[in-house]
Amino acid sequence: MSDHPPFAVAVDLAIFTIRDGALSVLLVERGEDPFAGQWALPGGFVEPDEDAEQAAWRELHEETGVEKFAGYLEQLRTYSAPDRDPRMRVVSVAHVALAPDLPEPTAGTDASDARWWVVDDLLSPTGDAAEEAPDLAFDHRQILLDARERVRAKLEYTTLAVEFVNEPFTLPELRRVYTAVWGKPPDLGNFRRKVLGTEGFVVPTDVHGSPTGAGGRRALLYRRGSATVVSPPMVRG
Amino acid sequence: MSDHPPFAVAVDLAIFTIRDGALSVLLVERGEDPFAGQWALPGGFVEPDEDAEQAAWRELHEETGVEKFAGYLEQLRTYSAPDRDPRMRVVSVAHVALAPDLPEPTAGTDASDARWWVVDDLLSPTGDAAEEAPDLAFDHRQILLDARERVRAKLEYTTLAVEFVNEPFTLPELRRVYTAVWGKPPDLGNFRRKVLGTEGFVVPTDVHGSPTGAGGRRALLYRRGSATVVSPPMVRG
DNA sequence: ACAATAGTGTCTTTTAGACAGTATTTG
DNA sequence: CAAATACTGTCTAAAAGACACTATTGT
Repeated sequence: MSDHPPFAVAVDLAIFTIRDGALSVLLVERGEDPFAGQWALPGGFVEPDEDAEQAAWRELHEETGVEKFAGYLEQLRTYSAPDRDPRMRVVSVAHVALAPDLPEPTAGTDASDARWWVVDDLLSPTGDAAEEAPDLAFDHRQILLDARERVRAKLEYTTLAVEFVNEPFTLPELRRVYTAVWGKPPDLGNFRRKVLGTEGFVVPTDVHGSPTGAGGRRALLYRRGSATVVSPPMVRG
Repeated sequence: MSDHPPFAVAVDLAIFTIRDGALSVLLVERGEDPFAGQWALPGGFVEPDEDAEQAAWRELHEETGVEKFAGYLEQLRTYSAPDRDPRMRVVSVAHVALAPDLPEPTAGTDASDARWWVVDDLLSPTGDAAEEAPDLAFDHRQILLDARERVRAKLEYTTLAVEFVNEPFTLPELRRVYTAVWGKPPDLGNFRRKVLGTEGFVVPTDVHGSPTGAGGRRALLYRRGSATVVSPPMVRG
């Protein structure tokens, strides 16, 4: 039977946010081999005294430079192809994080640069974007594909979209989250009916926001509710 | 920054089947420390030349004693608490497998015994069952809880139930799968409407089965279709 | 004939889809 | 007032929930 050969265990993070109406992900430019100079998902090795989730939170704070990261983190899945890292045997426990619009990140210690990328530009670039779009290091393109699908699916049957907006927020803001993640806007009236009809999805305040552009009614502000599931689910157009 | 301390990487399997109308899971009695004599999910270490999924398939064949295991396997999630194995640092990539009723297993090399258990007897024992129900080794109770929830959820929005029955099968048989997994039978008429109304869920043959008990109409036999998703989902009572 | 199992039909209620309309604010 | 944005209402179609009814087989 088995001995138990040594592996390194890493975490990788797909940190999503909505920037300028587009689903965006944080990438770091690698400063060291392997894949030096290439763009990759942020990540790092799990330390002896922590589990994968703690390691992911630690990396999240380091990479985003935010002390109290006020977002959402969940495990995605584990990637373990024997040749996924040319140095040695590394299995990576990938995670998905969602956050409201964050500042431009500061480069971490082992990254020469870090910035937000529009996810669609990375995964299905068209036109000008195709020029700029880098190949991702390791199997990170696959991880990013899986992570995007996880987020798309979870917006259907959970209230997770609220993790993308700062409190308080308006319903048009929340609707723009769905628009960015799904690629097309859900019907206005039906969207409001579903969100407001799902107990605990959002909690109304009695305060109205400021107009977003030139002219327009001021939207009512809401806070996140305690509900986590949407049943029956919203469906993608 | 990080060095990369050595870990062992294991896979654990929650192998489910329906036996006598109850959702059941395969456990092995451990022959060695740690937890010698206690019951655990089958599993083993990942070898240097394979990924976690290959290791899971290998264990599946070894533990069930079935050459061509004709079932379904998917990754569940990874468990990585630093103290989950008292010997050393082991992270486990847990998997869920579904199979039609299998024969009583033969004990593997490192297991002193192996048998099927009714899942509810393990997770929420009542009456006589409470006497027999063993504590599970490691964090396997939590893994089993998560695995059961995954299966319950996936029956709602996928056609996965067909993985629990041998071809050809009848609709009453398929309905008993839902009954076992969800704890109560879906409404007969509505269940048939949903299954038959979902294109590619099942494919009718023109053959009828044999009566199940004493008397009763003979049910039409079906085969698995090519559909994988059910939209909108079925909902648990 | 009767019990047991398989299968059909139908009425009501809920929800989504589509889309037209009204309200409030700024320039 | 016109343009822009926020919000409401309504008609239709699809689906689920509940449940009664018919069909076929063995004893």
